[in-house]
Amino acid sequence: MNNKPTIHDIAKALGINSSTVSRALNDSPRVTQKTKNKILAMAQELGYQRNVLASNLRKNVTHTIGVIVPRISRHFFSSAIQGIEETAYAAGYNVIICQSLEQLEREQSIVNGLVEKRVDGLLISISMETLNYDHLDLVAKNKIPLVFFDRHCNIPNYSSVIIDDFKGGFEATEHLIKQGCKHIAHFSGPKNLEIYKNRLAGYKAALKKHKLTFNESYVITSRLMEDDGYANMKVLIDKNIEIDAVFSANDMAAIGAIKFLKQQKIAIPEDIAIVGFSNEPISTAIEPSLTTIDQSGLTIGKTATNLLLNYIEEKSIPEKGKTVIIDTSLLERNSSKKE
Amino acid sequence: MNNKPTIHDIAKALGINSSTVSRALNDSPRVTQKTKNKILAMAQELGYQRNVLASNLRKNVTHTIGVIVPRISRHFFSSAIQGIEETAYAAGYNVIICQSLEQLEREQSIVNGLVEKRVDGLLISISMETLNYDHLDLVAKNKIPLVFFDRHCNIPNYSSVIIDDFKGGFEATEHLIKQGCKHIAHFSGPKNLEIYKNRLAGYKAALKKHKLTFNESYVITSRLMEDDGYANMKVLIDKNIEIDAVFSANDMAAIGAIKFLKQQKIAIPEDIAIVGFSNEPISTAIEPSLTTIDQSGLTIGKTATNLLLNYIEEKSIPEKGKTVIIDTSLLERNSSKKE
DNA sequence: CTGTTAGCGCTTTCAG
DNA sequence: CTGAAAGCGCTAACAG
Repeated sequence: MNNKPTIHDIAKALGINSSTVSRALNDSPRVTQKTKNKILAMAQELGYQRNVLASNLRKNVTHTIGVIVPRISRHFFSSAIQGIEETAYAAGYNVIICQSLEQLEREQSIVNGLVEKRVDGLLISISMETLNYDHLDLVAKNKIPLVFFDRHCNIPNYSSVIIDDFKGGFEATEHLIKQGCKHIAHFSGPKNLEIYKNRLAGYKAALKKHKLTFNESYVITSRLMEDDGYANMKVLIDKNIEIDAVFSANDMAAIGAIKFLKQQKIAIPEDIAIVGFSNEPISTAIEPSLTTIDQSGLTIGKTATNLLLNYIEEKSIPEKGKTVIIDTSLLERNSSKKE
Repeated sequence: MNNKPTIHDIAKALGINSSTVSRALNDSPRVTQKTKNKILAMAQELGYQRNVLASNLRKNVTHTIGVIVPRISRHFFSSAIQGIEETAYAAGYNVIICQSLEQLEREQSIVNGLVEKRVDGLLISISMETLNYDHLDLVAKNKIPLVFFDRHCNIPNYSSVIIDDFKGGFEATEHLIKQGCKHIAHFSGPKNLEIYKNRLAGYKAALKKHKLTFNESYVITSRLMEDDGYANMKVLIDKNIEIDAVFSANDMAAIGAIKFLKQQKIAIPEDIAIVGFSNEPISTAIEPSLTTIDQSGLTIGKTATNLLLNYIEEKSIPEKGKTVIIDTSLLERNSSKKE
């Protein structure tokens, strides 16, 4: 009994036609309840299981959405994926997860593979290397709905779900200013990513509002890994640059900075306050000097998936992309000089 | 041009038969290089893309493996998933991720769905509620290879990949003893999970070896969420139970405990040392009192996937399950009274 | 309400 | 080396 029973087997066993069986199993109103019952009973008896592959081929759908993130284990992304999975599951969709590992080439090959697999939709947070969007043409050509989340790109006709990075950067910086900080460094990320541009813009705007001069040498751009944060902090200290706070554009770099300061016995936040644009509740639980935007990953994931599912089920890709900006109430936990 | 080109289109355009096209696209040796070239060129020209759905149906494979974890955003699982994805991707497989959210019912329905989707293999870390394994019969009946990772269960004929929990528990406890701790509490997890039984056994063995009496009231069993750790710690303190250390069976509960102690201004590790069985490098970066087993998630994920791929590609599910125990060198970072 | 028929797009015998 | 034909298991017209 290697061969799984098919609808034909159950049809034959009942002396009826397989299309009736198909209809019954899909709970079509065009079958008597009586025959439905018979069919269901027989299906049960034979241990029948629908072959989703065949069904999908016929219907030309997969009930699967592809997700591409730079790296699954980054907390922001794993919580986004959690939100995606929950929303997708509730709607009867599965989720295929792929990671670009920040490599454009890998991202391209993944997109290609997912299109071949005929995913019903695509959710992408682009890699740091992605400056070229040719691989997305394939997606458009195949009319596969696509929604960017978090790391979007500034091209029209695509939808994105992001948090309000400008406001976040503004509030984080203003928060430090209100604590009395006057010399605030900023760790920024690659400029091809809108999110980092916007966080930087928010930082600048806050300085301006509070009449603090913007100092070019206070902004250090890196890939924002933990080691980068450590190195950035070291540079500032070694060069004796006078700072009393750092606004880091992500959590990893903030953690690196904290690590360095702890080693140097520099007090946080008394000597130098740190705010990391972050979504790492565990870290903040044990180190309150880290700022988190709690739940932002989850919320972005859910929102992006809902938007995507709309496109998929309406079968209408909107002419113009839509950008959903999630106004997260920032600074749930604060780095504070007064604490 | 809504309809994607098929092999028939490219056959027709070339005046040849579609089976030749199929062979050429699969790089069969039974086609001339010359015709292959012609076919490849035409495929390119028409923008042909293989319909993997159809191919899979025909070949009765999916090149997809299903992964079930309790919760994606838990760092241990997200790093395991990262390892799974990397290994699977390298072998040409995709990964469908599902979360049980610790609910048996959900786990059952997910297993069912993945079997219907005809995944080629299954990687499962069971939920805390899973005391009943009937839903796995379906997997066996369909001859779908299955490998448990981390949270396995004690039933024969299934393979598992785990870390050496007994040794880990032993070493963590012994480490505390060597620091001079004599009253070590243990936060344990649900007893249906082997991992928690084994960590507890390791704890007991270490006490025994060092001639410390095992005290039943030092062991607190919970679901090991952050709040549980907080509450457990509070109970110990409120009841004035004399302890100088805690070995927590996971990181979350350890973090909750640390949080409580910090609020109470109880010094870590001077007053109470904490070791959490953990895989959360970010937390340990900023709080060295937490112990981590770094990379264990990644390693388990990769190892489990390799084992599963073996089963899939050999098409042979071994008669008897195999348990791979990863001997992680523990205690990369330590909680130490001397530090 | 049920049956007949024709595919979805691909792979794979079996012939030639 | 290439072609013809059958069919993976299911669904969806179209009849009746």
